[in-house]
Amino acid sequence: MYDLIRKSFSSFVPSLTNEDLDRICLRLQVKNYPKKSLIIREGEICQHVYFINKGALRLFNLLEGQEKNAMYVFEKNWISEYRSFILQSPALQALQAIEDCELLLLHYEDVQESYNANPRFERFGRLIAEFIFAETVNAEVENKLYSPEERYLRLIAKDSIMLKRLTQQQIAAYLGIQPESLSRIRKRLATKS
Amino acid sequence: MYDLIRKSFSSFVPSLTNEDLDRICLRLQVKNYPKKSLIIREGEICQHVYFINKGALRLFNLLEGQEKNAMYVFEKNWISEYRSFILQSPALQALQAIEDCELLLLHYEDVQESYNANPRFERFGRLIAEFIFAETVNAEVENKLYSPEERYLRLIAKDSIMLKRLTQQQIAAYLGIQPESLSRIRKRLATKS
DNA sequence: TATCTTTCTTGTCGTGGGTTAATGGCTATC
DNA sequence: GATAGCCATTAACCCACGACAAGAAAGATA
Repeated sequence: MYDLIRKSFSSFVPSLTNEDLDRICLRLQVKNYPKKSLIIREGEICQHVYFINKGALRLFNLLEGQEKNAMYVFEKNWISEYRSFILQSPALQALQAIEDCELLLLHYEDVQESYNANPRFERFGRLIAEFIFAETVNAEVENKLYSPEERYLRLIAKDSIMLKRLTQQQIAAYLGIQPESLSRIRKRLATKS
Repeated sequence: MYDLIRKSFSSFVPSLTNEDLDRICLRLQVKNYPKKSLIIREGEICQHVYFINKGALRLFNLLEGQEKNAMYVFEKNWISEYRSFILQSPALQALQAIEDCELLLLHYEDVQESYNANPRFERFGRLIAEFIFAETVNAEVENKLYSPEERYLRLIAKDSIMLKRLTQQQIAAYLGIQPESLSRIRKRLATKS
């Protein structure tokens, strides 16, 4: 149950002891979410960070009924509406299970207490904030530098997990375009080669 | 000289003592950069974080001679190609002075040593990573949800400093469009009202 | 004031993505 | 097997932005 999350902690901060890990695991809450359930709604204040033991989730915006700005995260990773979590301000994005999920929840208060109690967790907090910042910048640069067609090609070139487990609609949302446009791009590429 | 940066440190971590601040100020290097000088080039590994005592800078990508993905930062703030800094990997973005600047430099090694030596600095590191992450997400959501015209209107509505100190070209780069397109948007808006 | 340079605007054209609507395929459920 | 619902594709039309070029305006320098 706590195997994957312990490995994740240790990979960020090798100096964490077994006792440190035991202590944090005591705080964890296990929850199962069926496919399609909304875990965080826009406007709510996000109270947890989630470790994904099993399943897949997406983080997205809703604007006038349209889903935009989608990001997908799979098992063995952390996910949250982290901006809302750290600022304790209303969420700009919603979090939804796109497969049946088993998640480990860590509450805001417990996280803050861990930071205060143990500098090694403070370091974990810094490293994970740095890590997701770097990931966010990668995605931002990717989106700004390349056209949707180029982004699709680059996605094909490297990230097979997303292609396998997501529908075309979800891939289109990830690329920031409509499903119809993705269809056109796919057709364009098919006839080119 | 160190007045602004001490305030900045303290606003992030009030528990920092005067001695803490003295110690970190000893590590600072002061540097002046004339307008247009390149402080970090794409591909370099970024070795410093910069506090802006005076002036303004931009962080941007170059793609086939075109400047894209521009971000501007003014005095009293921190700036760096932070992704390169934390990963110690080649910079994806370049950093350039757009006005004459006086910067305070903090070297990577000194930052890491401060983290190790003092949990209060580790906390500063976490908070600033969280802060710039939140800012990055704000910008990302803004860019994905709104059209260039809407983004320009929103920029007018709130951020007068950018409108006053930046040229149209720079504003266009910030909005992610060509200067000609910004001109057309401005004309469209002028005739509408 | 005159000259040079940079910035901003305007025009024309082509293109890729948004929008809407229609179609066929696939799956689930009864 | 019939129905309904969701998904992917295709077609037609529109439009904002990019590319290129030329002209107007504003600043800088002497």
